[in-house]
Amino acid sequence: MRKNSNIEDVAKLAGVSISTVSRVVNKSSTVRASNRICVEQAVKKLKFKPNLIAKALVKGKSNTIALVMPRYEGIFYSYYALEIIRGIGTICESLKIDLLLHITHPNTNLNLSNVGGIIFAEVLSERKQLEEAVALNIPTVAINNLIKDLAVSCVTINNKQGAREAVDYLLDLGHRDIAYISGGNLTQAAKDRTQGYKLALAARKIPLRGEFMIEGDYSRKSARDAAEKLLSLKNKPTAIFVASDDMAQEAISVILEKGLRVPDDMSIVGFDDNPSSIYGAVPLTTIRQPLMVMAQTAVKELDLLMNGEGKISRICLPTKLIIRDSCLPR
Amino acid sequence: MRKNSNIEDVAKLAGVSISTVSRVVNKSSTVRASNRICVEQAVKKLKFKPNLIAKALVKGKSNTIALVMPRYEGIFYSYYALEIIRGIGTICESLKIDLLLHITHPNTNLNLSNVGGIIFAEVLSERKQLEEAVALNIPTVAINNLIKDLAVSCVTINNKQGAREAVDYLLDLGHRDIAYISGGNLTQAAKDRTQGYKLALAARKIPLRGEFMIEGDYSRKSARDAAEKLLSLKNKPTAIFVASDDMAQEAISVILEKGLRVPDDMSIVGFDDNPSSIYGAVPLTTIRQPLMVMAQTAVKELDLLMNGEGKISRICLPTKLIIRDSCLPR
DNA sequence: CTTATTTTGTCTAAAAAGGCAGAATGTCCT
DNA sequence: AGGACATTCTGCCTTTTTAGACAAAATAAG
Repeated sequence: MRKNSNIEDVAKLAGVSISTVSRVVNKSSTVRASNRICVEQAVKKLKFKPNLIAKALVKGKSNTIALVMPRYEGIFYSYYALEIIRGIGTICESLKIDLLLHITHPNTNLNLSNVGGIIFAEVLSERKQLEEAVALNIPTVAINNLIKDLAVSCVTINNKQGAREAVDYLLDLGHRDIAYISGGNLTQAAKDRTQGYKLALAARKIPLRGEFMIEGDYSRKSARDAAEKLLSLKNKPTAIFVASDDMAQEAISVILEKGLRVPDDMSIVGFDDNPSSIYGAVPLTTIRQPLMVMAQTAVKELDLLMNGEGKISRICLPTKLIIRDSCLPR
Repeated sequence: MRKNSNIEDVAKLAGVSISTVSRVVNKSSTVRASNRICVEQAVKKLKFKPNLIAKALVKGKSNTIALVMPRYEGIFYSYYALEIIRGIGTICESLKIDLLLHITHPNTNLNLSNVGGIIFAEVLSERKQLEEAVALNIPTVAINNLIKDLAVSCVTINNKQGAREAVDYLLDLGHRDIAYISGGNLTQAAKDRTQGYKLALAARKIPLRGEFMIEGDYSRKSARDAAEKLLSLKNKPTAIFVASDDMAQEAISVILEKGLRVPDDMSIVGFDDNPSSIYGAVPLTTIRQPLMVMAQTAVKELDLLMNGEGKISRICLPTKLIIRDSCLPR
């Protein structure tokens, strides 16, 4: 078991003190050129890499952030959650931040003592972990949840407004019987979208119909069941707003299987702008949310907090209605 | 900024030495009952949690493992990759192992110096990271790649055999014109499945047809394109083996959209046993791979290696043909 | 009271960073 | 050129937190 070389080995080989090596490696203050070259050569020769554990111990903080995600299937497998993981993962790699992944039940205790910051990808109704992080004074960012009562930075989109835009679009096309397949009520985002749907109808004084509002959970299965339920109604809707593109695609499949046409017989609007929505059987009209930007913003805000340079911020990024081929005027 | 209490604070409050506190916390040797109680109370009162960074430094190894995944979209969003992440994440949580996630380009340098072990979820053809891990003597487990030339434990399924079973099933049903939608050639698993397809046909002396073998990349889009290509052939196949359930579901959608029936006009076999395959338009016949068991096994093997108790092992878990409704005899 | 056993505390090690003092070099003036 | 002073470098030592070897103290047994 070959031991990694440490800073002392480098110092000996270069004929300087440990401090000087540290200074060269961390570019912290000026070192005479000749010494710097010596040290750099020694570093290269010994393949020296600073021990991040020791570094973290001395500095009193680590360069590690934790990403906390709920483990529920529907949510975890949504394009949204995955793109957030992938986005944050990619950005952390380029910023040389270590990313600890906690896929967890929301009221489990996390061991947060060796983490420099935390991103909550979804804060569910049990906020125990979030509150604990704040109590421990760990810089924290929440994605897609506006947390007003805690010292937590938030990166959100306006889900309510986005949903409303989707439904308004259908209304403007003349639809009045607009159904809704929701993302459940575990996440704030899902709840906000439901709110947006209700508000849009209310603004035009269209009464809500219970049989038009079906609860999904972001899984394809739930969307299939929901779509079948809607299609079996005596008074079918003429349009459906679906809380995610994945679910919208599944709904379209169901409709096509029943021999109906999209958008001729049924208009559909999704939410996400999942890249595969461009290519499916019917290119999907949807609400785009800038997931990569959200991930990037979250990591950047957290980085600022961790370096003591930032303060709690609430950032709301814009959504956009993307019109493709899944809607037709009524 | 309240500082976390450290072991010294506990020692003072309990009126004992640091060592005694350490002994109580780590249950390492006998401590007089009265003292143990004192210490336990002090721990509770001060909410003492051992600083894992210091612990890792002293012990010379951390309780952290890294999960390395390629960032390519098709692979990353496959049910397979996700279930592996979720499985490993869940198991690490219950074993109190910290999970570092590296979503990375396969020839990027990883900083592995503060990691106790590594799991490679997919080893692509560039094996740089894998070789580096081995060179640094870091315990390593590869999932779904049989690495014979390096000291790496492997947890695999027999992809070749599984694929062969799928195609044999179609052959036994009387099909002779069997097409294949692959998962590309970035992963060993995908390549092995292609091998299995070829072997099954070769065993029955059925010549391979180039136009029947279409390369996908685990994305739904690629499956849609592939299915459309197959359906536009003059001599259509009577059955398709698809390298993942996600892609198989998309292929079924395409077939139904064209007004053909599954399984009446086209038999389909998938690979994965993705839970949503039970519920789609046509419950899917598929090859089940035990993803949760794979994840668990990988973590357990790694844990053994990290504790010096295990040795390099090659574990192959069984697949199983699950017959549902997407195939009919020819 | 001696020997054996249990329990406890002291001290060092682990790796790197940074304050501080001192060494080396440079600048300026006479 | 030589001395006074400033500036730039450098090394020593301490700090961070915990684990564990070892020796010392306390207790138990005979």
